[in-house]
Amino acid sequence: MKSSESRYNKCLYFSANALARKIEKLAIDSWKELDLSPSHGYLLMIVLEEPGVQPTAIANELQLTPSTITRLIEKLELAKLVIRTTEGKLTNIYPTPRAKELYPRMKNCSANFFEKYTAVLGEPESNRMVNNMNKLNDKLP
Amino acid sequence: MKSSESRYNKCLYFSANALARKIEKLAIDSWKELDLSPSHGYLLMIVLEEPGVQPTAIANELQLTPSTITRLIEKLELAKLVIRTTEGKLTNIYPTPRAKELYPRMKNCSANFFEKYTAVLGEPESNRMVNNMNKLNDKLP
DNA sequence: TGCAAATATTTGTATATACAAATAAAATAT
DNA sequence: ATATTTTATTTGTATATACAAATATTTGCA
Repeated sequence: MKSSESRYNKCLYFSANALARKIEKLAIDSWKELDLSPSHGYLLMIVLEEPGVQPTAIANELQLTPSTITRLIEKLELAKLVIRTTEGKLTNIYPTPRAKELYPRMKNCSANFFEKYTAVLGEPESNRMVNNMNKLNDKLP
Repeated sequence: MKSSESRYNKCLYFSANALARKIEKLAIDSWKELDLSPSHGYLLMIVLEEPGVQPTAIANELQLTPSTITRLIEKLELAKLVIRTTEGKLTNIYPTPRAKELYPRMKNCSANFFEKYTAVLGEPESNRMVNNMNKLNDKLP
């Protein structure tokens, strides 16, 4: 059954969740070749573009909580893709050489993901959609 | 930082996830008075409206996997809100009297949730949004 | 200067969901 | 009539994320 035919098509709750899950799958697919989840991938791109960036800044950028960022970084550290230095209450995250080597391929994954969903929706509709979602995100508490 | 200002505002991935989480929170809030998660709540409403409905049908309607439905039903059974009868490979789910008593309040929760987000977005924008999401959901693989 | 409040990060724990495999039954084809 | 395939459900396990509390540090004020 298409979701627009569902009895609950009026309910944003399931629409939003189902959409997020589908998009998640597309993204996972795009990042698979680097053995990174999309969250790990985008986090690592931030670190590459802004070496020394702090967890709280990353959390704001990715719209995830600081504790989630800690968990993501732990895994990237294990994979020798970032290192963490702590002085005082602040932590800085730096990319390793290994991560720097991967950067071009990461940009590729990111681009592939974009292409995957714009192929389905067309570029104008895709952009409109993302803009609407961001607007909604900003308005919701 | 508002999400529309994020460096990754072009990326549907985080927008979709962040939005789903915010909407989830609104929904949790709306259902809290009945001690039900939104998923449990909506599942139970389906069972009330269609006694004897089978897990696979529920899964389609809620856009969740059958295994998730099993887990949700287990909990509702524990709370004495549904009973499960199995004959052959089929399972039927029925509401208990206790669930029937709660039905009016459940409809209230559902309505409250709708009001919460339309209050933020306005009704026309809300409807447009849900329609877009459903369209997108149908188009994505 | 010393204490209170604010800030940054991490840790313990809980939740919702999915995937893959297991089980069981029904439908179909030979 | 039997063997194969398909369908329905459940179970074992893994994942991403959040919340609340713990820890540590810094800032601002009296």
